[in-house]
Amino acid sequence: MRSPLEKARKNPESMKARILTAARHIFGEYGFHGTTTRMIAKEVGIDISTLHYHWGDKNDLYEAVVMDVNNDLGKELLKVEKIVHGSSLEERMNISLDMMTDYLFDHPEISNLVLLRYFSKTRNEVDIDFKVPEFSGDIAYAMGLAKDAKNPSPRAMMEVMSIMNGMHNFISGENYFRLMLKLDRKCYIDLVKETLKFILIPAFVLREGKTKKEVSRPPSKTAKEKKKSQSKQS
Amino acid sequence: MRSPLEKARKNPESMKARILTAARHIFGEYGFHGTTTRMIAKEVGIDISTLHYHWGDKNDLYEAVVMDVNNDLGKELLKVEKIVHGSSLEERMNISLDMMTDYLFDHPEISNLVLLRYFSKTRNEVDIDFKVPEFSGDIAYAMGLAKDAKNPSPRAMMEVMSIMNGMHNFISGENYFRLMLKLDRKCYIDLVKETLKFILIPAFVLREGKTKKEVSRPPSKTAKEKKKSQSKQS
DNA sequence: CTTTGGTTCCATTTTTTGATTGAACTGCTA
DNA sequence: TAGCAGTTCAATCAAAAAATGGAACCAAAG
Repeated sequence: MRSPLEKARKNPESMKARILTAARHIFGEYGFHGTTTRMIAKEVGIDISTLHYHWGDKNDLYEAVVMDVNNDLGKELLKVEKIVHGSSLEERMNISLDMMTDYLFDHPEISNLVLLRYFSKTRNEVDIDFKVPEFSGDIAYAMGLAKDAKNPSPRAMMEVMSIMNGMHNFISGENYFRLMLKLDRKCYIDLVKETLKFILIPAFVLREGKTKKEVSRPPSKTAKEKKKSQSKQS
Repeated sequence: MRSPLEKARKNPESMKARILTAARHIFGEYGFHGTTTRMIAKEVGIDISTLHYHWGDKNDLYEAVVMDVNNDLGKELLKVEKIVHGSSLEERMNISLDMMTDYLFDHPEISNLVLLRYFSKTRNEVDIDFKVPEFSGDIAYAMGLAKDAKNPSPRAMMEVMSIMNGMHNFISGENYFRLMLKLDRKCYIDLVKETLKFILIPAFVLREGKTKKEVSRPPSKTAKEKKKSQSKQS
């Protein structure tokens, strides 16, 4: 509890926290350059100078927003991992995709801001990226794609990013895609979940099955035999 | 050959075309609000007023850029479809992913601009979207996911968008992801292709196999038999 | 009651940005 | 050669946007 960010989040009613929340939404919707400090101040119902008093200049506020959003995302990922830990890969993916999709649809600014950071540049060289923690390594570890969360292979990282981006895309692009498909929100959310599961799960489950099969007979077998062949491989 | 856009593209050396090209790159990198007309003019090496003389105001130029990029994307998709037409689904996906990935890596502004349009709003209500053709329906048809390119099911559309976005993500995010993974460009491109194929192909091929199996024997078969059962389904 | 620190707003400054104007230059044609 | 259409640029304007300074307000401490 030291940074101004944590301080602001401690009391969500505080002016500092209210500004941060409004900034999250507006930066998420319009991006850094598409957002003016006036828009944020107006959303909160305060004067611009109050905003500057609390958060310094626009860059500082943006930086705080990115960190804040990343914190929340990290917390949620940890929560999900606790729940699915121990289940089979297919089960883990099913539950994780459900939970994360629900969470992100409740907080679409998170997806918006994550993607904007990947895909769009800022004119100022605000290189805050090195301060923002990356979770892909941890997810790769949790999925069994990496022996060590700190040293995941590029391939494992890419696979994890495919999953995360798959979610972010449909959540961040809701306005665009949902209008195109003419669906109401609930239908859209369900369809996103189904599509993500349809696309993502087979690849991973199939590969897991293959590495297992390599050292055993093709047909189904007893649990004991499975365990043996599993320990044999790798 | 009537619109100012087509006119400009006819002669790529013309000032109008040079401005359009520069605008593609800069709008793609920084987004609409992150780009200033001065940045574009400077890139071309001309005065701002020359830019306005040729393209009107910033909105008009942006609109032209979006249309231009979309034209190019449509042309390339058509080219790829011509080549892979008739092959098996797995073969089609393999080749299409290879070709489209190569093409987009050569023209990353396309991916940039497509994604920015999905994920980021513009302050002005420049509703150009209704003018911009959507290819997802045609791809769905070409993949056999829809009986009619004009009336694809939402589910088919979502599946196609998963594929397209999967590509766009890694191309548009190259700077970010490649720096993170510390790979040179060639390695990164290869890894993108492998990852996309690994993630995307199994889901579709598996489903196709399932619907096929319903009307034929499970084990592998000769190419002749395969062809027969292929024509039987659908 | 007075002081003090923290907070907010109003008014203003400075910088950036989009857009226009008019002069100058070009090559072509009558 | 004079005239003209098409282009380009320097200079400038007007609006938007970031940021600041100082007055006013308020609640708690002395």
